Amino acid sequence: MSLDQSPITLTFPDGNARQYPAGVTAAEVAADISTSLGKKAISAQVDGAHWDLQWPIEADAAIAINTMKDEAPALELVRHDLAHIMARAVQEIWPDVKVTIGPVIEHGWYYDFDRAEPFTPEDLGAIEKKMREIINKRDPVRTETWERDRAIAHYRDNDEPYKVELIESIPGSEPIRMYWHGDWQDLCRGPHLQHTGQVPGDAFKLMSVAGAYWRGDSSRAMLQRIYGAAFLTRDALKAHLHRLEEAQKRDHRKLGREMDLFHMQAEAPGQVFWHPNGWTVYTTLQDYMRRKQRAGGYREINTPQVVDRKLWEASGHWDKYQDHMFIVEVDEEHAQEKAINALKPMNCPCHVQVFNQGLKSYRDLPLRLAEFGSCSRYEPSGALHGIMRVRGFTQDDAHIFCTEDQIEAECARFINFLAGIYEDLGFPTFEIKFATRPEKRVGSDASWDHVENALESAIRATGRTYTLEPGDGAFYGPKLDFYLTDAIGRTWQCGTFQVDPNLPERLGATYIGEDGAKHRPYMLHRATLGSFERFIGILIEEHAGKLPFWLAPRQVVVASIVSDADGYVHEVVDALQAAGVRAEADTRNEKINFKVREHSVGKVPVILACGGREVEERTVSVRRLGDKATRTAGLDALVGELSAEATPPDLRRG
RNA sequence: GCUGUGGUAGCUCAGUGGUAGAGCACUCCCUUGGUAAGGGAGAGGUCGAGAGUUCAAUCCUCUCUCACAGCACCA
Repeated sequence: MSLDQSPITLTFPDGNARQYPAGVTAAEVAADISTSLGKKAISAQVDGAHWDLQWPIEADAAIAINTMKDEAPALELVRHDLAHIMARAVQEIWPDVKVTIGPVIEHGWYYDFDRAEPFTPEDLGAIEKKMREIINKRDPVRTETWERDRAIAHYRDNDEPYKVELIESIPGSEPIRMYWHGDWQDLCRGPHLQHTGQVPGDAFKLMSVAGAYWRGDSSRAMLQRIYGAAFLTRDALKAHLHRLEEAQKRDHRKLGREMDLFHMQAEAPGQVFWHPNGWTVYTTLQDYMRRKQRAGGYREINTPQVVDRKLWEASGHWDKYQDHMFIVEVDEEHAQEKAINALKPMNCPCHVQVFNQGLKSYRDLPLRLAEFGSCSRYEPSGALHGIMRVRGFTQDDAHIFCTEDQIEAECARFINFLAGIYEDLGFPTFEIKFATRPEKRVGSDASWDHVENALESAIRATGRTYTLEPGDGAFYGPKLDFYLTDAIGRTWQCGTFQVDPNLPERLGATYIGEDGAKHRPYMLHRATLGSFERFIGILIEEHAGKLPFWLAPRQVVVASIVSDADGYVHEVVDALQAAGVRAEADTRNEKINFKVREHSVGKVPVILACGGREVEERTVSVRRLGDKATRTAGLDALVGELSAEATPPDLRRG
């Protein structure tokens, strides 16, 4: 308790103010308002900061008392206390386990432990049981601020080396705060609940255990991370688990197999075998992109796959990126030694070669060279993920050669280009991350200032917002990355826009300026979809396999109800195909129920059924995927309707 | 790459120290059926690869490989 006798004024959300002695705690304030609020209180907001009930308030402030009805702080506290309760449970069961850190994350929390034996699923059950016991004990939570040396000595004595290291890394200006849940103690910046009984005992679940490096550093110890999910109510937890199940059904790897789009196999890890259905999606998307790029002022080119190491040495990739390149050695006929080549991991050096052919004038700039460039990268095995992260992929890549003054306009032009395409493909929203200058970089500060400002005002010109990623830019220039989200909330980088004065320098790109002298162009690396593989994976998950009609591999199946209709079915298929619709006949010896089910499961957007009536009247029975109802339509009208729907968005009228 | 868990029929998965099973899919037959699984029969597997232990290995051990989850990586 503070010795300072001068009172402080606390102002409540309703505008009322009360005076308290300096050093009063939020718990005392809550209890002063009412006994019930004192019990229900979980934390406070003090001048906007999330405040533990036990922390003293030393100066005038705006204060609000939080209860479990205040969802954001309540979730934060429940998850955070669960992290501590779980760590306590683990140490009660296995006293030798070393504790490290346990932060709150989206949907829950995790805690990292150092233990020689792996945690098993049975262990998770035992931990969960112990956690419920701790919650039922309603143990009080207590906090104290300690001197740094005392805290370090405490953890040394208790053989908790990770805690010692944590304290040593806390800046000297910050207090060292110790928390107790009952008798169990942890280092923590808080805030926490009043007692363990405030945690809803039926709204959390231990989800999984996996390895994680201490402090995220792959050169350091591998710890065991236990993930938990937690909510305020049992129903909210159940809803979350249900969402996870639903998300699993959208997994592109599962749908890719079910829809017969592609497969992968051990002989070519990280590379895609596209099946007819999948390749239809791919080429339809590529045709669309080719038209959009042509309309967007790009010239399409194509460059070699296997390139001599000399070019990679010149570009700098041989030094920096060699571990990720597929190296190819060849016994050349007349050479003394083996020729060493590499499969291209990116297209930029080859594009500079195209630029470098012949003299370029400032009048040629900006020159936009695009390639559907097949790249090969030796990605770490643990990074591979379906068709989203692969070793062989095709970028919708382009490089814009321009002057420094043209960067801003090119950037704004690209963002609008990308936004239009994402919109067409069903992604009206996406996240832009703006990565600025890193500590290790080349180029003058003045130049970085100019280029970063150009990107910033380009984004502003498009009316979009961005997230700043300070220090995340490449060593040669800043970049924008464009992110989409997959079925289970993982975000994937798709588009990118990078400013690069470095590679033109290394590879000697020049143009003749108005002054008749040679100048160095800037090079803007940009991709819209990123890679066809990843983007198609995201498309599949976003649409849960129900791709927009124009992209669907099989747009229409025409199924006979009786075999007498088989001839008419083929006539309908022919008419649809002639009108540019991807239609197939299903005249198998099966009942219509069976056919409808199979093609519904196969995500075919339109099923047309034909029986005696339809043959008679030259109609079809139309069933849309997801609809229970059917309708009857005249053949000619329906062909026109589906033909319009099959038209890619950029070719539609109006 | 690291930690952990896995790999049995096309798919989803049981199973055992004495060389294997189900459902669906597939093939054939019956059935001509009106909008999410009609009936019957049949065929199908070097149990991821290699080595070891054992009289005997799909099963136990080791190595490799691929997959999955997370971490690290994504110039």
